[in-house]
Amino acid sequence: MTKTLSDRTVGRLSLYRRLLNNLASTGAKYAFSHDLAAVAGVTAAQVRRDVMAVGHTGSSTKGYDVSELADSIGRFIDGEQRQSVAMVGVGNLGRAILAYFNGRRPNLAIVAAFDRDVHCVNRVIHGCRCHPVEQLEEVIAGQGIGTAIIAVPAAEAQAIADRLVCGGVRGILNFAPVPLRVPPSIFVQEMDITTSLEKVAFFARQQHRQEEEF
Amino acid sequence: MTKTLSDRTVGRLSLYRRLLNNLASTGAKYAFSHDLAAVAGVTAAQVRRDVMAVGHTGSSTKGYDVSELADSIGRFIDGEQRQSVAMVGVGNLGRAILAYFNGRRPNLAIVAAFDRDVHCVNRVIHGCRCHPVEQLEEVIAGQGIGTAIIAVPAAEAQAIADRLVCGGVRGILNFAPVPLRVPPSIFVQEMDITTSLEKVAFFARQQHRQEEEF
DNA sequence: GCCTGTGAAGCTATTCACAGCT
DNA sequence: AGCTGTGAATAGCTTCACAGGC
Repeated sequence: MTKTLSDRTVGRLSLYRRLLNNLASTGAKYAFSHDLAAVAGVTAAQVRRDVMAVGHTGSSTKGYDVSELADSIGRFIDGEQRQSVAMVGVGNLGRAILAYFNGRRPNLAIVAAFDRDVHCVNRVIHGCRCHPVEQLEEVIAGQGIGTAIIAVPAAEAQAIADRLVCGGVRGILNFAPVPLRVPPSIFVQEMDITTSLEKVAFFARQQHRQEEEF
Repeated sequence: MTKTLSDRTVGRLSLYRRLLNNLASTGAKYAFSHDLAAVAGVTAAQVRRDVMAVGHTGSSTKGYDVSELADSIGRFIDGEQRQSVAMVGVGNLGRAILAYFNGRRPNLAIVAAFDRDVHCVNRVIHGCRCHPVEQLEEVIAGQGIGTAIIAVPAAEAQAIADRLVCGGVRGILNFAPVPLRVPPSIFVQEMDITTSLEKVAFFARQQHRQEEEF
């Protein structure tokens, strides 16, 4: 029964929800597909397709009810119960993410952090308890954590990923600049900042060249 | 003449280069497409296609010469001269990225940072001079910066993007959780951590459900 | 025999375009 | 008149499969 939804679609739905909440806070009650498309930077047809996927249906006169659609998407993406996330690596980047996420989403919380460094361990950092990395499997299994963020140096990332999978994690957000090798049932989202920056620099240069040609 | 390369391909090439450098440092002299594919987490055919795009050609007996291919990719992605990058927003995330990038790539350097906060301004942070955000256009134009990273709160991101484009930036890496509206000639790479995490949590849950069904 | 380079096929994602509704 | 929901068309990306080389 679980309709398998594409990676891209889920990403956009998450974005739509946030944008709908923004709209709601400006007092907007209804939005047309092209309104949402404009703020999301996609086409109206894309929005309608994506909304179709969550089974929500709008009205042809007023468009989508902003808060209803946000709720539909929320139920669809978040599910009913709260999900717990672990953060592995509490360096600059790990801390930045903890600071940002601290109590932002009601259904998704980073509840445990792990680090090797004795300066972090057993302290509470941005509202999140930091455990020694030795206890990784134990804490993850104990708290029923299914999602993890890897923010450790490249050399350690694969070993951490293996241990996370052992502990029962099924989704990983990887900031380390190496691709992870995990069983196919595990979902990995690579967030490779180096690659992204090189890509942006490449296209910036490309664009520059093109302008010079005319 | 400039063959237009897809976003995806450029990203993978950047990754291949890094992996080739890793291989080189382990002493490997040659690598087959399937070797590179294995570490990159893609298929061998994909690697060959991507390598084709840079115009490099390997040998059918030994595969690709590791350092030659890395160089070819480097020339292709980086171009000949050094590219300068600006960082806008020196909060937790901006600082983390500065710390990470500090002198890592020879042809790509974050040379200027900007912030509103008087605690940052006119200091050198992780090797990067921090200017008051008022001087954004001036410094960017003056230093010929074509690429920028946005790491400011959502509410300020669009205004910063507009100013960057005015100043002559043609590529933006955006960490703010709102899509940017820029002219079509400007390349934007969205790095939306919230969306990515929600996506991972979604598929982790999905997987969980599937396992329960049997 | 096993490799690369590549045309062709296959697949996925996006957009078009229009029926149906209000 | 202008919207949504959606089959059909298109565009873009990846894999197949094999010719040609060592």
